[in-house]
Amino acid sequence: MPRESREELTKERILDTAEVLFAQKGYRAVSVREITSAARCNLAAVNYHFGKKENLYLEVFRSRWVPRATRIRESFRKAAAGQDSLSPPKVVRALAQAFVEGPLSDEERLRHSQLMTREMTQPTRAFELVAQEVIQPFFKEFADKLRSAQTDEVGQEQMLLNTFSIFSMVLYFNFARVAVSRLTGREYNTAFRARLVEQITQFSLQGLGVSEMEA
Amino acid sequence: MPRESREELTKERILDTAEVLFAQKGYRAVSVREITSAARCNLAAVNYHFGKKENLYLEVFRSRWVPRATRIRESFRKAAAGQDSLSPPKVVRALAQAFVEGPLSDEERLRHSQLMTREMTQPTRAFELVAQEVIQPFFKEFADKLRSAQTDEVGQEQMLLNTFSIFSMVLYFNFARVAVSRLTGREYNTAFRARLVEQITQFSLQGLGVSEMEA
DNA sequence: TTGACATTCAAACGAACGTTTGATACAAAC
DNA sequence: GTTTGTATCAAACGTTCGTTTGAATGTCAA
Repeated sequence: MPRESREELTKERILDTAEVLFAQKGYRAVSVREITSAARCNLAAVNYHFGKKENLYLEVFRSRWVPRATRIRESFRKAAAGQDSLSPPKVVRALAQAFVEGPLSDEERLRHSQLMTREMTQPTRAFELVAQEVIQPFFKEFADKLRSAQTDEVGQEQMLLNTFSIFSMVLYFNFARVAVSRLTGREYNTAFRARLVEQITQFSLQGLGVSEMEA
Repeated sequence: MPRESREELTKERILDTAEVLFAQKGYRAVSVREITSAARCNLAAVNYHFGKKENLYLEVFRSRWVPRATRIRESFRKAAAGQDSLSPPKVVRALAQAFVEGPLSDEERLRHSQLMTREMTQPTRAFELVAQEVIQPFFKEFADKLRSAQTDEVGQEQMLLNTFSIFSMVLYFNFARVAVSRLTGREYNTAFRARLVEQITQFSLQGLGVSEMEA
């Protein structure tokens, strides 16, 4: 086996398994031994490829989380741009769809929002990365699209708070999946996800003070 | 010093400091040594009073988190019952106020929602307690009050999803305080909390399809 | 005063942790 | 064929972890 591909295989395997485990259990609850044995490699591989455990955690965000967020963002951008005339219902629905039904698999979606929620409740060095490279620009893009689609004038702070309100639903319906499923008694399948998109869209549009007719 | 009060003092001190640390850093990231030295008692005290670390974590929820949730709930109940005629704006505003401006101090509020968010992203044995004794009955009470106040008929599932939407905002504006402050550029002080109550109330009322005039 | 009980304490236990080391295997360069 | 650099490996490093132990201390009833 050639040199680079061997290295890459192990390194990539570590990143993949580390992301899954970090998302499921959190940074401290996952040991380097657990990662390396799940990735079928030697214990020392983590320190060889990443220096130390903390760097691996950061690299998970850099090489896995951020690209996934970018995929979501592009999915949103395409869904919103596909329409020739931008209207608030289309922008909001595009957002909800990108997050809840978007390009990610179910496991990816859960992983993604779990990692994000962890960083929001107890920010580590990865939060800077997440905030600067993803949240802030995404918020700006969404708010801009929404503003340009709205007819009435809305202040900047009001706009930001509305964006937070919408994102809070999107995030919540993902990371609190267990609680939502338990309390609604519904499985988290395709039909329910479509229902959630509908809920987020309708609730948000009315929350924004927009008629939902044009959706 | 009398027997019971001495015991109580140490035990209570452990519970207080443990709650703060668990909320800040999470279960695994807090060591028994860290707790006992912050509580100014011997290392063995945790195992003497609670048997093991996990039991202490559960006891924090039983003796601290649940009572605090009860205080919030009573604050909501009084604010909602104080009105002789129940209207959706009053019910929703009572909820937002109970959570964001309610009986808790700022630190308590943060602790409370951090512990809750942790249990929702990665449920432990404490989640059963939280779900059964707090979330479920609170959701039911809120939904009932809202239903009785609303004129038009709303399905049960729709009602539950609306409740989730409102709670997602309430929870998010608490636990994601860091992110919200960072992105809005506003401090989390009294004025901003009042602004958040307003945001949650107005957004939710329109989301529910209710005129906000009667607030 | 004695005995029983509850609480605190310093010290130690074994296990698990993140990290380091030095040997080994292997492919490319000379 | 030898050298060089990369990747893997088993083994061990020192530290920290949760938990246990047994003695010391204090409190109340008999």
